[in-house]
Amino acid sequence: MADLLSVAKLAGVSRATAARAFSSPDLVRPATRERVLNAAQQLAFRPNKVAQQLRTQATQMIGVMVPSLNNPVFAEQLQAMEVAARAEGYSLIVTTSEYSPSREGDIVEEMLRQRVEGLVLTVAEADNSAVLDKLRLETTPCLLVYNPTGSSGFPSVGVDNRAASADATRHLVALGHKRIGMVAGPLLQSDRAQQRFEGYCHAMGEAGLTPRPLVEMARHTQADLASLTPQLAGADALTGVICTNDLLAISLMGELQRGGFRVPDDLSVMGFDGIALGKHLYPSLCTIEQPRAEIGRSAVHTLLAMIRGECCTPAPLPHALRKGESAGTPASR
Amino acid sequence: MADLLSVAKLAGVSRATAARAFSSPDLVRPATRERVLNAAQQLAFRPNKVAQQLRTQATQMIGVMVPSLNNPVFAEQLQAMEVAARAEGYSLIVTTSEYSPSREGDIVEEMLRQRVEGLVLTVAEADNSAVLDKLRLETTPCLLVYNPTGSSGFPSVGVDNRAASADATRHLVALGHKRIGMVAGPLLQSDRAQQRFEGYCHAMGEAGLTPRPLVEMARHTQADLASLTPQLAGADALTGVICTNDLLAISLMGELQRGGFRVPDDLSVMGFDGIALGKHLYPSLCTIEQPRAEIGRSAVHTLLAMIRGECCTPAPLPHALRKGESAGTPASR
DNA sequence: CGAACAAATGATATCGATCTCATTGCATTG
DNA sequence: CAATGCAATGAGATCGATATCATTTGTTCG
Repeated sequence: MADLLSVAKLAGVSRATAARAFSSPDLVRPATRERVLNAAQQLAFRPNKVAQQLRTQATQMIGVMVPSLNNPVFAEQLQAMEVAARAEGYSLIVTTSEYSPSREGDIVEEMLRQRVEGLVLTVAEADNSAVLDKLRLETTPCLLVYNPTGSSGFPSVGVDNRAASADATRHLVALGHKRIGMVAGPLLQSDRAQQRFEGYCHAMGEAGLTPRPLVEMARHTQADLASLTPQLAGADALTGVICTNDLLAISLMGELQRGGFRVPDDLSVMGFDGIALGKHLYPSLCTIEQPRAEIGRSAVHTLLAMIRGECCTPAPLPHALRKGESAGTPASR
Repeated sequence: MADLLSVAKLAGVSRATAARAFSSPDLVRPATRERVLNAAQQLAFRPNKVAQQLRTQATQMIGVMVPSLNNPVFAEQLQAMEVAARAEGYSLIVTTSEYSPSREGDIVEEMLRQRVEGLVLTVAEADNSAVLDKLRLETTPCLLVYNPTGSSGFPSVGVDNRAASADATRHLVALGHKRIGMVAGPLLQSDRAQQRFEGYCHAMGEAGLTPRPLVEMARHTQADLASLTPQLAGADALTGVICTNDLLAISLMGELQRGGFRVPDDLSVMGFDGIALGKHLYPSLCTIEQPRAEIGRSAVHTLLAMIRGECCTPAPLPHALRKGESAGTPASR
């Protein structure tokens, strides 16, 4: 591929001038600029970003790590990030950790070698994360997403999990439910799960109800009915459950219905995340909507501000209750 | 950040030796290597990939462009690509085109400047694409995904859309359906949509049935019932429909049920793609499963082969019919 | 013990751009 | 017309690594 030097030669100028014709066109006389551009055209010249990056010490690249792209909540966030980053002239290097701490470490190391200008991460446990410990010693700006701003010391973009979860609980309470449970994936100890559980407990207490222990599912995105069945029979059978993410809720609804339960008549189901698809299901998913696109955009803009050296602590973004057919009034019993 | 030269100085060796301590450790005496590694440790040295890339003319980066990450079929493919690429030491630059030709052009240009070693693209129309026309003149290897291997001249990874669509149709036929329609998003003219429609027509003919005209929805991932309603009443009302993607099918099922239709009793619905979620719905989605993860992996490995200069034309990957509760026997009428 | 050869290391050019500083060109002005 | 100043251009260093080739060191063997 033709380089700037050959363009300069063909145009009969020095390579400094050729460079200027591209990066600061107003510094070269229009006639010369024209010659350079023509030469570039003829040689099919295309600026080499790698060289630019090395020389200017600015890669215009952001490193992104999410747990998995199989969960639409991350994919939808990423979609928004990509658009926002491109609009600012930045590219995204995208990686997935699958919640594995060792993968998290490798990935971040690799991105630092690549000299990304900043990192946007969603880690398993922000308060107890080897990779964050390491990043604390680095100068590369780092921003968390979905991880609560806790003791980690890193700024974080996301909703107030506790408040959101409390709102979900209150919604079921308002519908008349008294026996409400919470269903979570593996990683019960994760910061998000903890906070959401706390919000649930808080709202239950507020209503004079007794919170139940978390029901743990084996997988993040797929509910198995058997784990829940014991809670669905007897005098204090649940009438409503809140799942810690939408995929869990959706698959739980499927399992329930396939098992002969009606949603919401036998059991009201709520999700958490607000993935787009939930709206179109039948019954439509009642859930807490995290502003996924806004989270993605905000992550990019906050990180760029950090890169520019502005010190900023993003405020939690607003969540919203999305009412849906999957949560109704409990059967009178 | 410390560079190799300072490490070399601290270790008391030339920078060539310092470099060798990392890239070809067996070329330096163990004792020297140790000194270099110690020095690197002390200075918190981290190799600069940008410099490596410039010098070796190998970025180990793959450029990926998909229409949107809001559709799980692309997100799931990407997830697999990321894992496969990382395993081979490659990173992914991820972009979304939103099916916009001008964005497609900008994105690809940007990636070429970044000197990605290869491109994996899913374009709107492979047979009539400005960006592909441009890429034909370039030497950067380029691989299509989901776009059929057509006259575009680029190798492509994906399933045989025509055959898959025919299989879907045959499934409904086998269940006893005679009045079967097909529902698509906008971009009726897109290569995929065309092929899927052809497969449908073929299978209909094969069964002695008359294909209906494609029903076009305004959006790619959200069905509106109104567009279909006219086909659902009267003597020749449809008893089954095939949607050109799963999101369309899922939202159509929701709309149908919300509109008082039962699925599959009043109308059998099939999807196309096989996104993971479909299995867990109720009724579970009957669909054509594209091996999304396998497509992603295969795309990476095929592209790497192309980068190595091996000429290869990937064979279509096998699709599978995933039976589901959304397709049943038609009500006798 | 010195020759011959392999192993280890060093010196220097290079990848492709940009930056700094020096120089040239040209117009303005006293 | 020479002096001044700014606009335009050029020369060369630089970013941080690797590749090539030369040189030194060490080992083996006649």
